[in-house]
Amino acid sequence: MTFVFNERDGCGKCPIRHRAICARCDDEEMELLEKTKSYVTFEAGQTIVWRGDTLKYFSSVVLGIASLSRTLEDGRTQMVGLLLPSDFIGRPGRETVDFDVTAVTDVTLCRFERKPFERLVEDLPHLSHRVMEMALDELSAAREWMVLLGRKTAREKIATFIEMIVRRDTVPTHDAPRHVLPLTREEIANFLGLTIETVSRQLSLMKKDGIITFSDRRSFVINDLAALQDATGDDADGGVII
Amino acid sequence: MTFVFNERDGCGKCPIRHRAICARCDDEEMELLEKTKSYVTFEAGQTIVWRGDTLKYFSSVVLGIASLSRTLEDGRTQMVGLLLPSDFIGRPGRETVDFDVTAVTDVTLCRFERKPFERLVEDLPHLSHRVMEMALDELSAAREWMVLLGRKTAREKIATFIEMIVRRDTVPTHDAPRHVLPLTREEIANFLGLTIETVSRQLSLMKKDGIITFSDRRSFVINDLAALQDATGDDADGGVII
DNA sequence: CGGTGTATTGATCCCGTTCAACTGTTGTGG
DNA sequence: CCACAACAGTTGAACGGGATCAATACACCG
Repeated sequence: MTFVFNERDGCGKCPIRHRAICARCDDEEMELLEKTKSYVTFEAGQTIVWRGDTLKYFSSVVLGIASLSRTLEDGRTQMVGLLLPSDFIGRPGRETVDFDVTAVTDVTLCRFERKPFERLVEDLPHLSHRVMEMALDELSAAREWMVLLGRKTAREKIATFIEMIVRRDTVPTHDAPRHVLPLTREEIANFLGLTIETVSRQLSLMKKDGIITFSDRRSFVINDLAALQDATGDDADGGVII
Repeated sequence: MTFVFNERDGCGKCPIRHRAICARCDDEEMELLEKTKSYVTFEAGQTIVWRGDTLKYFSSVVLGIASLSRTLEDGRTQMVGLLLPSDFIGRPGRETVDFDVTAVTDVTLCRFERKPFERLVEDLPHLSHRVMEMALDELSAAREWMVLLGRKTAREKIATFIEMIVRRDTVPTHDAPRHVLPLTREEIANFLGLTIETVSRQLSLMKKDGIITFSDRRSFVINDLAALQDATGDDADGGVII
């Protein structure tokens, strides 16, 4: 059922082939990419790059989830983005990394050396257009999240987060639509600009209100999607985040 | 002293010629842009485009300041970006606008019809690379702002805001470094995720602490830049926002 | 002058934080 | 198999920063 990924397979069998930076590339262009790519994996919790490091590689997330975050001197941490399969790490034309990149789950990256990749971006319009398109989408997503961070209540933040998880849970499992929280309470708190206690309390409230049901602490079922969407604070058409 | 802008002048005399999307373009490319550009102005307070509208034009801000914002159903508003001269409006490859764009001051835009511009982006790599570069910078700026919105205190928010105004006030006026707040208290509040009362109080506190001095309600002088930077909550090297 | 809109200041309230105790789960070693 | 340590998560009680409500000050303009 789950997608089996094998590093030996060519790009043709890659699970993110049609969503990642290479989505628009033709066979000829794929050959160039395939020649220079390599895979690397990180265990959950490992830091992939630190803010301030000079960027050695551009990468796409193939499997797993990574996060972008910034920590203030006194330890307060804000997550500024979740990197899901097909998402891209690196800014062509910029030397350094400006946020910490961390593996949230075990992560597999498809990686390119900086210099050769920047040359490819120059040469392959299909590639650079896709990179730009993805950057613009991320920009919109970041701005949507700014609204959440600046103006939403704790309940609205939690509802928006759950709704986001549900919406992009691309794998519609067998019968009951069961979903998994990919983050710990602490990570959720850092994503939403809250404390773990508030996250825990609000999740308990949504449970008590009958909107969601938890089987264990990580996986849940939606009982009342309308009520959930109502609780996000967005208008009907909704903010489309990522 | 101030830059005199005349719509009749060619792009050669344009005040944003070397910072805007056209920064990298050569003479030949400029000719193509010049042929299709037109200028348009908006008065302070006017809405330039509404969220959801289909985008008819791509534009660069030439003079003045515009804002990007989102308003929730119940009226809560979050500003998600300030558009200063040379900043770009529009997402090549996307049909609709996803945030309200409003003129904060009187604004002059250099404007291109959507279809012809998208064709130019396809054809001129210098143009598309600059657009991508600017999008990536804005993405970083948006993420920096997410840290502010999610984790900073009211005082830190105000200090960061003032510091940003000071840092990018490119016009180092005559003798005393006098700066102008381009936004009303309400706009500052919507930018920082605060209420106008809190903004007012924190500005008064910074005044009482001797960090800044107001001549009138819009213009001020920095007395203690170190203390200001200290109050931002960022580490020494600082977050570079826009 | 008053009128209108913006900004400041004060008093009170409340949501989310903080501090703290407890629960539940998992893994390790005797 | 149990003891217990280590850690993630939940729940409670009290606090406090920023919001809310309200009154006042200030600037601009007729």
